[in-house]
Amino acid sequence: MERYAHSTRILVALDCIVFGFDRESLKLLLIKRNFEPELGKWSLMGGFLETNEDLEVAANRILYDLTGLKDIYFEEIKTFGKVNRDPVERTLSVCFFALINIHAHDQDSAKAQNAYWIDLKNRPELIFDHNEMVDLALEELRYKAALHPLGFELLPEKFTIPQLQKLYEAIYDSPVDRRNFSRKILSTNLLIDTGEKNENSSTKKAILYKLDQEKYQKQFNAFHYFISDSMR
Amino acid sequence: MERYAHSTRILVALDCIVFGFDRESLKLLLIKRNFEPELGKWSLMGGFLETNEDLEVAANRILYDLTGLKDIYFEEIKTFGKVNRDPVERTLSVCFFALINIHAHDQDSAKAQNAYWIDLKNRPELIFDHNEMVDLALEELRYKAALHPLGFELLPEKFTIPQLQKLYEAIYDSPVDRRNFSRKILSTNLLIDTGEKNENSSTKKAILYKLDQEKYQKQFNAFHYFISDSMR
DNA sequence: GTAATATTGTGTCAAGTTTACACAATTATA
DNA sequence: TATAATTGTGTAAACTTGACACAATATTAC
Repeated sequence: MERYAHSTRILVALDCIVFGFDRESLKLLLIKRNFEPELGKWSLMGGFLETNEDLEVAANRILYDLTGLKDIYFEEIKTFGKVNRDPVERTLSVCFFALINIHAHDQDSAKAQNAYWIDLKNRPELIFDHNEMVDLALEELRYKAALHPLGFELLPEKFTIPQLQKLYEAIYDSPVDRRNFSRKILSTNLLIDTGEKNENSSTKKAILYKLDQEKYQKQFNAFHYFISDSMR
Repeated sequence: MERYAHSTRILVALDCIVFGFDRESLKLLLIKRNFEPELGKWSLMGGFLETNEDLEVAANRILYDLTGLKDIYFEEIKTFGKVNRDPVERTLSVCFFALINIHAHDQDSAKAQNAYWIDLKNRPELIFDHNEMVDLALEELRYKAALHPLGFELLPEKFTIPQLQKLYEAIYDSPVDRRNFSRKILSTNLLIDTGEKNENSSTKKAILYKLDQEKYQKQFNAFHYFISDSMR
């Protein structure tokens, strides 16, 4: 095909913020770089967009290389495009965050990338503008998790309400009232009682629930308009 | 500086969805293309990212060329990156939407770009994936306007509550209860009574309000968490 | 075996918000 | 001066949220 006469072609990268939750705290999957540039430093997982690859396909490829998982939940958050954000060469970075079940991914894939789970509260300095990316991703996660039931993406298939509560407490870094939380979650009707109980618990065993996948898909985008129902 | 050995450099464009409101309906500022490719067809306003230009600077430049305005409210919504989205040559498009006061922009700038205000309800077919971009922008506008007081960006400096209501009715394409709307808007304390009345009105003249800019800036990101206050 | 401890599930009630309406005031026009 | 259109404010029932109490279950210590 013909080309545009006009303008400069530049390198395009993708960087991903991978969140996990280990029943206690929110974690990031970060790369201890064993390659140049910035060898030895910490960074996000990333990669370059290939010539004949859709942007979305590239995101899936990069997540697969890191975790061995397909169909991961992710969303684009922003494209970072300051001229000097990468000192080697101008590179645009399309940045997205992903939520995975921390126990379900492939350990060997992570090892091959030299990736480690790091507690969000102990995160090291990252290269380039990656710190800014993580800040934005956390903000977006908090924003979306407040409006959509996306916390489930971070939990195993079966989970208890107290576990879900701990997750929300980790996301917002603040305590939650157990009784009101339980009432609110159950009122969404998104949880199905599996009939099983959490055998790991040391005292009273909590009910294990699973997500009602069908309702989850349908209700995902039902959120509170400023213009509430009765006004319309 | 050195370059990365690795990968392919590609063209990066920006496309913007400019919303306006003319007291009745929501409008888009669209380009009747008098240049190739797709001459004669309708498209969004766009442009290429220049070599030594930050992405954000490019967005401001493109908006300025179209409207003659600086400091326009805009937000990035997504980067479109299908391989064949532009048949001329692979081009990534960083897409964003902007909100402007339809009466405050420079007519000559719009004319120079061959841009016209088109009612959202009569929008023509657009080139490439621009239809998809508009759909997404409208979705984002509805999402954000429900949670943040950003409708004001579309109104003149002084406006009445009935005008604001008409705007929300246009955004959500559904009627709103006048009395509940008024109460809800006033309870935000974002409006300052100017003491003036709308002289254009044919019957009872409504109070002209202006935005409390300071509160607006502060409250912009105060939104309803799923985890509501008392839980934290 | 029983008591103590930790954790989970459910309940209650006051305060606040939303919803669905009604009525009075203002202004141009007939 | 009456009529019609529009704007501003009010109210009561229904519903949701916030703050807190108590009972049930399971492990561990004695």
